[in-house]
Amino acid sequence: MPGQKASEGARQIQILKAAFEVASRKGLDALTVRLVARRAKLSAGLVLFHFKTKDQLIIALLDYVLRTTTVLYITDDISDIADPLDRLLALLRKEMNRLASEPRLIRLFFDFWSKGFTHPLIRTKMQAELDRYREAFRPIAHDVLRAEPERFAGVTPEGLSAVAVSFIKGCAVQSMIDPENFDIDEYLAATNGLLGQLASQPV
Amino acid sequence: MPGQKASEGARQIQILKAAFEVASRKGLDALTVRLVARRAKLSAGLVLFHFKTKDQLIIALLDYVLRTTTVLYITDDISDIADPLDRLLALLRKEMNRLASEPRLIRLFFDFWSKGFTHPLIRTKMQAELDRYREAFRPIAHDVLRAEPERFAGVTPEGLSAVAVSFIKGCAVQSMIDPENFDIDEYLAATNGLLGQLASQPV
DNA sequence: TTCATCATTGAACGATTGGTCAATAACAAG
DNA sequence: CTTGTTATTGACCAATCGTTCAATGATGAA
Repeated sequence: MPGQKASEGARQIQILKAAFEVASRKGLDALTVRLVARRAKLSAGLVLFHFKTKDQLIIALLDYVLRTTTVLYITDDISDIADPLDRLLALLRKEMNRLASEPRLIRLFFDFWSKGFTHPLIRTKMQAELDRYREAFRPIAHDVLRAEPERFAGVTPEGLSAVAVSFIKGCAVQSMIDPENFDIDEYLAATNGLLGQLASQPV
Repeated sequence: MPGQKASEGARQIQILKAAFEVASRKGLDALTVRLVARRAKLSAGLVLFHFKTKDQLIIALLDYVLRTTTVLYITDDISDIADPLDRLLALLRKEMNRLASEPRLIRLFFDFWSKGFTHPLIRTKMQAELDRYREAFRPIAHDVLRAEPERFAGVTPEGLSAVAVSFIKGCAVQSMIDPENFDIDEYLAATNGLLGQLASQPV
């Protein structure tokens, strides 16, 4: 005895949101067609009616997360900072704050990352996402290198961007397992030292 | 019709090695009692005879990996480097090389890391392991700060160690998903720039 | 040799999984 | 209203999961 029908596309989004809730709370391996259906208050058959297979549901969830999540949004208060090095530091702080405040999202990202090891399509998508993220750092990295060419001799904008992303990913790993004791200021103080920049630049 | 018996403890190690092969290749979620047993050329019942439950087997595998893997081994050629900053860079390079050359191990670590999100015991053990790793960086970080106190004003050895570990973890994430295109020299060149150290110090 | 111990096996069980499908009701078009 | 399309459901299936257990034989002690 079928229930009410939903308008086009609305049901898919409803299912994807339920899938996100399940996956981000219990982990990707614990994601079950029946669990997603129960969370969305639908039958399991309907989930597989809209997404042919569980694998396609997971791929759709990945696309949904990547589409929904802000990749790198450089606000005015950051782009207004005159000194390039200060700007990069402010951006790092902002990103670290953002990631540390969304541990469940981070967890889901790393779940997909790990799954990409054996799932080629997931790996490709995650890799592309990482490339986009790194690319967003490029302009600021470029400014930093142009401002102080002698210090960063031999360093390319790509290389500096990669290091910045790598640092943020490391912080994300830390914040994922231990969000309470994750001290952003401690990290940034040391980063300031590495960058030879003593003044703290609050956001 | 039982097969041959094994000496005390030997069978456990045999099973743990098989579990490592399975988990590092297919992922922790794909680890199955039957898969481990087949890899070890034993019956599934025997695996559960030695490790009461699958959960205990996973915990034992985590202990085995943490016990087997080198945490941080500072060789003489590194401790002989006079300049503390050069020493830290050389250590970073060595660690990045090591991690990049063992992508399967890294993948298993991140699997456990992700599982720790919902598994308290795993989380505790992983956290302790990370603390040990960071602690191993402390002496060198301390030397760096003492050598150039004015540059790293306000930076504690703990903070600098945390940043170093964070950077390595970020590199590990990168090398895990894309081991072929992972360019260690590019990372180190940029790190050199960040540290204001232009001379490359090969290991 | 005899015997008790116990590591080992293979078959089984109940639960859960992803996936299929016939039946049915909600809805749009006519 | 009638009709055709299709979204929706619940029952079902085969496979696989972790786990249990009776049967059995290898092993060491006496």
